[in-house]
Amino acid sequence: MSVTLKDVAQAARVSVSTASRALTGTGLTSERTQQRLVRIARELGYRPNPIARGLKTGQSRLVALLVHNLTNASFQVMAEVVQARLKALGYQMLLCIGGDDPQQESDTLTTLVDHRIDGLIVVPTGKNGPQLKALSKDVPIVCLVRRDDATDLETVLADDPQGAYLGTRHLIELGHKRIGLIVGRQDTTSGRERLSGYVRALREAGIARDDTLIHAGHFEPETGATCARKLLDLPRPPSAIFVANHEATLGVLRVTAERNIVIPDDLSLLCYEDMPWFEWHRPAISIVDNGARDLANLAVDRLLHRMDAKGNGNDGVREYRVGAKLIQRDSCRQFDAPAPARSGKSKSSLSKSSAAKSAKV
Amino acid sequence: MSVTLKDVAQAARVSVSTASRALTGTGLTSERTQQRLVRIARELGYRPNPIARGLKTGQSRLVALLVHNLTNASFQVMAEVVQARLKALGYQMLLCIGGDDPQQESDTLTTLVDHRIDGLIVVPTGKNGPQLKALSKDVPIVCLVRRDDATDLETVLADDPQGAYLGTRHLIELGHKRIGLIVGRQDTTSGRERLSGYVRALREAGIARDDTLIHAGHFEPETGATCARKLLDLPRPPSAIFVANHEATLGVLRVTAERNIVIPDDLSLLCYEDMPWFEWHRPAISIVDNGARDLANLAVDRLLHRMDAKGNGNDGVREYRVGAKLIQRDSCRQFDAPAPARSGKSKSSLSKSSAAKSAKV
DNA sequence: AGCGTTTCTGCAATCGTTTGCAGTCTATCG
DNA sequence: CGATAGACTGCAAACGATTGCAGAAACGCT
Repeated sequence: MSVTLKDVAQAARVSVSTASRALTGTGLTSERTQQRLVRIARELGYRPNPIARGLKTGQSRLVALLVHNLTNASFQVMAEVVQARLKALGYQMLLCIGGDDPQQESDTLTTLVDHRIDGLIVVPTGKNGPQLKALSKDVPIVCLVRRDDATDLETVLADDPQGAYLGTRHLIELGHKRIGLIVGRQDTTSGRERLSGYVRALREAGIARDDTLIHAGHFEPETGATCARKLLDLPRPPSAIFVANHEATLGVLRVTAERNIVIPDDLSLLCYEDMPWFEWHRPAISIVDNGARDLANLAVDRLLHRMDAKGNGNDGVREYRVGAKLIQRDSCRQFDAPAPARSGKSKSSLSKSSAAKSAKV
Repeated sequence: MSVTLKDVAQAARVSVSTASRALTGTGLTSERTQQRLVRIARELGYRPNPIARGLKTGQSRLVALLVHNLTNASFQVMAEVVQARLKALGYQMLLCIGGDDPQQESDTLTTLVDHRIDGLIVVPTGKNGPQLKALSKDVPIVCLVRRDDATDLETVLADDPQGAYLGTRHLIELGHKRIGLIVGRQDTTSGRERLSGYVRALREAGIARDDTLIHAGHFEPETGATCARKLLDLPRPPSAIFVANHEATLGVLRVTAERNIVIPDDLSLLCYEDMPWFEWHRPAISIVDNGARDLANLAVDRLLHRMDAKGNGNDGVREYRVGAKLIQRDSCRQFDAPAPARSGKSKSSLSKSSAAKSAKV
């Protein structure tokens, strides 16, 4: 069907081996035949068959990225970054969706190595450590965002302890003392680390930890709603909520909307990880930015390094951290009195403060 | 490195050909040896090498989905649907991001056919018709969401004329007479068709078309902002805006927020295509749903059909339409008086109407 | 027993590349 | 002018599977 190396060789009246060497630029060809072959190949529209090449070389020029889903904005930008970087290097990205489900992850992983991918960036569920470890002998692997504790794979992580600390401190500085935390499952790296950052900020500020204010749960909007209700139903509800479980945000917003709770007047809200619409939401939602773009770039860097190094790429470093930063918008407010005056005035004060804060951070 | 067919054959003391036939189930093997080989293969952990198989059979078990980006919620659900369907059939999805850029699209396409993908679902830019047409000789292709006019490829489209008609009529029924339209580029199928649906609804209602109310532009938030400003700066601004350009929505919201325009009191807003947060936004945003999930499913159906039919899968049908439907939430409001009373009362009327409408549709 | 079927198995070619090895050619030097 | 190194080139064997063809085994039948 398509033009093969043999066709090119015949047209140029040389052997396939010469043609191969000339076109791949593997040294030993005379300048003249080399150029001639390149020209002929172009004329004939020759495109090397990656399958055949892959069979011989064991490489596929395919790099896989395995994420949980695509609704998460962080994964979106990661996918786009990874795709762009890889394409520039002549690789195709194989984007896979694992749904944070160990079984699916496991299936996908085997399919991927079957297909002889050249590298893998994975956001692990954390339940397939042994498999990942085994596969890492055959193909360079870099973990992203989460660590799989059962492996010693190179891992690129957000600095979640710092991010959670930053966010919590921000709320404390605004005068909040009762700060609700909605955080991810405690069997994930990020879940544990964000909790620890929160706790540390509290401790530093001399605020006693109150476990009724802390809720950990699955990465789903429903979780956010459930946790938010529990928090708001407390005898002494928090004056601020830190949603450190990205997927839970929508659920929290639904509950506050249902109950006509005005943000930030009645409740300050701080979220972890950005979403495109946070900026346009009214009030615009303040966040702790986990640096998705940087994370993806670093992961690609590390992967490429390992791929080059062919096995002996152990630099000793096992874990890379990408700093988080606070982006202030309009959903957090100074907490002064035990209960703010509930009146028409609050609205104007909101717009004032929002105008002041909406400057780029 | 890994177990090959040869290893299995040796272990079973048969030839590779017998092993191959037994494991692929290509008939001609005795029941006994067949079962024996299957058992041995499992014991040895044999996994067929898709690369080698692909070289011989010309198939890769890879199906590509080429979309513009991943920020668009419709593309997200399409990707997830396609992935799920294909995986169930033993295919791997190759998800590619083309950025609605003809050059990138073209590059990606050639890489994909190089990799001998078994099928392709593509949201075409519309600028690479000839190439697509040429490739369709080698690999089954189905176009999604947009048509490439330079081809006669099988295409799965949303029923945009109907959707736009539905949305516009809804606004008209609410009493709106001046309805702004922000729509996509007119060199895309959806752009043209949505405009036509809008025009038809107007005509049916006996409302004269006013071109100052119609703005077409690129698929970017910035476009939305620009167009919204133009509309609102009109001597007689519209009482409703129909944002039929999905990507423009955020821009429109920014402008209304900037100008303290209260939706739906001061302005009714209707958007095309859903986003996960539309439902949680205050007010929840009414939409015309393009049926992304159905579109994706249909596209997969058609592709599989073509892949089975091996070339002669021309059923005559070239175009499939998936119906749109209106989902009413809280961003559209009855328009009665020329100008509604602008006072504190408007707020309470908002919460009333929103409460009434927020029932599931 | 001999023969023709039928059923199963193995040989070997093939897919399109890459690559070790050996052979050919040119040029350079003694 | 002949030897020899050096630079190219071609042959052929891989890579791991599939598959047409022919041979072998088993079986039933007369």
